[in-house]
Amino acid sequence: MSLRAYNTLTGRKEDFVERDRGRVGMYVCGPTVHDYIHIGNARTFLTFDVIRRYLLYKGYQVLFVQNITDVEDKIINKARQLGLGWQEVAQKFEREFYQDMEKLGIMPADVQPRATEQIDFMIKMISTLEEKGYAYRVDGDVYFSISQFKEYGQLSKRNVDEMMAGSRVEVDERKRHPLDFALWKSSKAGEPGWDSPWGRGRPGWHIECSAMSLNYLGFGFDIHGGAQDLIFPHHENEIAQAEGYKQEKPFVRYWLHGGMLQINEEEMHKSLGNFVTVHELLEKENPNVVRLLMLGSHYRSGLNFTEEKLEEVRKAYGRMAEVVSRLDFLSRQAPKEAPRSPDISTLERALYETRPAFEEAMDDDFNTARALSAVFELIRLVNSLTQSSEFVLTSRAREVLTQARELIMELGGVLGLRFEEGRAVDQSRLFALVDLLLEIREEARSRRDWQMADRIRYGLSRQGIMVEDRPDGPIWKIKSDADTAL
RNA sequence: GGCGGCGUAGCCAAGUGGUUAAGGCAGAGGUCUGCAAAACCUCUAUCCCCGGUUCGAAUCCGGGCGCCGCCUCCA
Repeated sequence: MSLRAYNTLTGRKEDFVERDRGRVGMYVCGPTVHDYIHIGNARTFLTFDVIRRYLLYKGYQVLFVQNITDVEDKIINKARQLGLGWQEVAQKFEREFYQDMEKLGIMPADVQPRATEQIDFMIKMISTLEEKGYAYRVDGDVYFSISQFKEYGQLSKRNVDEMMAGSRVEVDERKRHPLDFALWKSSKAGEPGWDSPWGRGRPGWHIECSAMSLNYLGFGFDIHGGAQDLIFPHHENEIAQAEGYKQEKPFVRYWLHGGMLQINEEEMHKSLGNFVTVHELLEKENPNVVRLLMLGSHYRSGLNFTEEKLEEVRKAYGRMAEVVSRLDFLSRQAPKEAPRSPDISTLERALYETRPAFEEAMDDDFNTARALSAVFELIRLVNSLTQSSEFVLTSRAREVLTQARELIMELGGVLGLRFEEGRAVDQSRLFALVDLLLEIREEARSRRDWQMADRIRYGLSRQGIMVEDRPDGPIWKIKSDADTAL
C-alpha cells in the first residue's frame, strides 16, 4: 500500500511520489518569535512532526527545514512595548520556542534558518523578480504585482477579481492592485534595516519562506506544510514569488495544510481571554497527553480544545503508559513452568495484524486517529491475556508479550508518544524505597523477627546497598569502588 | 458576497458504495478481588431531514435545515 496525501493545490488525495527517489524535502512555516507559541501553533508543529516521523518510518531520508522569523513588525512592536531591542525580543522567544518544542517531543528541524541570516538571498530574489517584471517600486518599498502572475489564486482557488467585491481590505492607493504585497519595506530610523538596491529596509514576510525553502531544498521540493490560515495569502504569495523567480513550476509538489484549533468552540484570541501558550499548558500537563489529544482527530479537521477533552485523554494515555510498564515488568521476570500454557494465539495473531492496520491508516493521508485505534486494540488484547486468572508467564508467553511491548513502543514512537519518561525511576524515589524497607526492617527487629530483618538486609546488600545498625538507628550506603558513604 | 469544510452512540472521533459502522472517554450490569488499584466481558447508533441514482448508500447526486473556518497579521 502506498502513501497518499491530500494536496491542497489539487484538492485531492494523491499518491505520494517524491522528487528524488528515497529522499523527501519538507518545509514547514515556523514561528515569528515575538511571543510564546500557542497551542494552535503546537497543533500544526505536532502534525508535521508526525508526518515527518512516519516518512522516516517508511524509510525515506527526510530533510526538514523550518524558518525562524526574527524580523517582523510584531517583534518591533513588542520590543517598543517592553523597551527592549528587537533582537533581544527575538532571541528570547526563539529560545522559548526551542524549549517548548523539545518538551512537546518534536524533533528538531534539520535546518532552522533565521530570516535575518538570509537577507542576501532574499534581495537577490527580489531583484530578479524586478528584472522579470513581477515587481515594482513605490518610494522605498517593493511590491509584487499579482497581475503579472497569471496563476495567482491557484492554491486558494480564488478568483482575484471576485474577491475585490467583498474585500474588506483597506486599499493602499500606491499599489497597482489591492492584493499586491510587499517584498521589501523601507525602514524608518530606529527600525531594523539592511542596505539594498532600494535603500535601507527589511524583507516582507512572504519572501522569507520562499527564499529559505528554495535555498535549502531547491525548487520543486516535496512537501510544504502549514495551517489552513496560511493558504491565503501567505502560501499563495510564496508560489507567486518562487515560480516568478524561477520561471518554472511547480514550486512545491504537495501542499499540506492542518485544520484550525479552537478553544471551547471559539477561535483563540488574546482579547477573548482564551489564549493558551504551550509554555503555561506544559507547566501542568504531560506533553504526551497534549500530543495524544491532537492525534485523536484528523489533522485536516478543526479541533476543539477543552479541559474535558484533556481529562479524557489523560485517562487514555494513562492506560497506554500502564500497559507499557506492565509489559516492562513482565519481560524482566523469569518465565514459569505451567502444566497448561495460556492461550496466546489471539495475541500472536494481533501482532501480525496491528502493523498493517497502522500503516494502512497512516498511508491514507496520515490518519492518526485510525492508526491509534489499532494500537489500542493491541493494548486491549495484551490486557485481556495478562489479566486473566489462568495467565502464567511461560517463556513463550513472555516472548509474545515482549514483542507486543516492542510493537507498542515502536508504533507509539512513530506518533511521537514517549513512554520511557514514566518509567524512569529517579534517585529520590529510589532512596525513598530504601528508607521504606528499613522502616519495615526496624518493625521486624522490634518484634525480634530476625529472619525478616536479615532477609531485608541481605536483599539490599545484593543490590549493593549496605545497611549498618547503630545505637541510634540504621544507616545505609551504596557500595561503590571508593566505598563512599552517602 | 466569494472559497473551503462539517453534521456518525451521552461526549469526542474514524469510516466515504456491500464488513458485526474502528477507537477513546463517560454510564449500566457482570467477572476478578483480603483492602486498594488496574484490567477484562456484555449492553447503549433507524449514520441531521427529504428526494434521487443503484441489486445495494453513512458513503454518490439534488434540495433543505443547522454549524464552522478562511477571505485582515494569524499555525
